[in-house]
Amino acid sequence: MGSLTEENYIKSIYSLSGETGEVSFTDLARKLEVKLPTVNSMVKKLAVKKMIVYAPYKGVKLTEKGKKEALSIIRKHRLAELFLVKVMGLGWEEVHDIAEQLEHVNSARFYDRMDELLNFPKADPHGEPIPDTDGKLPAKKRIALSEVAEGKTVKIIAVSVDEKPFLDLLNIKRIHIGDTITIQKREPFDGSLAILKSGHEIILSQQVTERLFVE
Amino acid sequence: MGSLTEENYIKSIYSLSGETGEVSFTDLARKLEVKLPTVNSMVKKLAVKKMIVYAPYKGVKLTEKGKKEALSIIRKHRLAELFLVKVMGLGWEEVHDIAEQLEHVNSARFYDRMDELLNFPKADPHGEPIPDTDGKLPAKKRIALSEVAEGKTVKIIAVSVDEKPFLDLLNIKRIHIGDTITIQKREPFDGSLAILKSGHEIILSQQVTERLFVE
DNA sequence: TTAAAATGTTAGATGAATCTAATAAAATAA
DNA sequence: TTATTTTATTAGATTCATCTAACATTTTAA
Repeated sequence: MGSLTEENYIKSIYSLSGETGEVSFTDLARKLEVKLPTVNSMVKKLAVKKMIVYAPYKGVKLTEKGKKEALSIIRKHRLAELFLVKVMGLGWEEVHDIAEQLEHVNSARFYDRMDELLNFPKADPHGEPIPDTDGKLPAKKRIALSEVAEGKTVKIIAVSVDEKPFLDLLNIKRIHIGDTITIQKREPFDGSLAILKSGHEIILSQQVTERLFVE
Repeated sequence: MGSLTEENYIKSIYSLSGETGEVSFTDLARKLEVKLPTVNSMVKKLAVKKMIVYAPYKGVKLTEKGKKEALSIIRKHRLAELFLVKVMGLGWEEVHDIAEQLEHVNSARFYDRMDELLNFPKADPHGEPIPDTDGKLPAKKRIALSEVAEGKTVKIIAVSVDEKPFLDLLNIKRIHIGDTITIQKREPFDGSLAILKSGHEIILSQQVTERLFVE
């Protein structure tokens, strides 16, 4: 395991990886809130440790070893979030920041015990899948709410960000994981949706519907 | 709050403080496993932050502010230990290292919730008192087992160190917080004690009896 | 009471993670 | 296709926590 900083780089690279797995230095710098040269030197260091592959002026990409490390951190983060909600009774909007700290705790016992107490859960409070000890991720097929056609009825299964402002908004709008909703109308001008949840109409902006996953 | 390193210095100074509150640089260096000049420069830094008072060639001493900080960290450590044992079902000998990490987690919510779930406990699994949010420590009068006269019957209420090798030994000897024992004989040569616990004789070396507190 | 030992201090170096300023390469637009 | 903009790199500085080596002070013991 690397330093706290290294762990954060690995995690950020993982979360920014799209189809190709390539991540740009600029995106990384923005995500980590550091300047470009900082990313540059750190990336070189991670390349020496075989966590990433990298060629000058090309993007950066996790190796298998790097991916495994990322998934181990994500596992700890998501277990911690679920534990904080289910066992400790905290709200889903307030657990992210605590989990950001707990994910760096080095103790297999601590996390295995959490896993046991939670009865080997498949997903965190935001619907995100929890990798197993070997870094395997339960597959999932999910669609953004923004992609669903008018008239359809769907179930909300996940959110794609777990930052407090977003979750606070969902709480206010009374949207939760597991809710079943019907798409009533899509406003062509701004892409906002009018949805129906147990008889009540709720208006959600496109920024919100892009971050809600349904099935 | 200071850096992780600063927190560790404060905590070590607190735990090394005896009657006078003065701590020598040499002791601090040994405890923190760093060299003397390192302690020297860190101590100067902590003095600027008014966490300690210090004059050249004299020992170092926590200010009221420093003591408060120390007690806040100790509160977190002890709550975490108790939580790991009571809620998460870990053994008292394995929780110290995890608590060393958890004590640096910055979240009042996390710790207040623990406190609540544990029903505002007074002591950790090793019998050490848990400071309250204001840094107040429940007073305690306790005697080392090594000081108790032959023939007396006493109750074990605390241990003075919570490192694994020591606790493993206690587990092997079947000594636990809350046990009632009778001092049968003190061996003059090495200070070891023969004690009686529910009919069984147990031999404890002086190194052990000095670290067991009774009432 | 002076010499030796223990303890504390200063100076200067190192590695980690960051920065700014200057420069180079690649991608995009005129 | 050349000029402009975006993206990445290099060089050199800074801060934190640490180190070693040399020196100073205080305590202890001969």
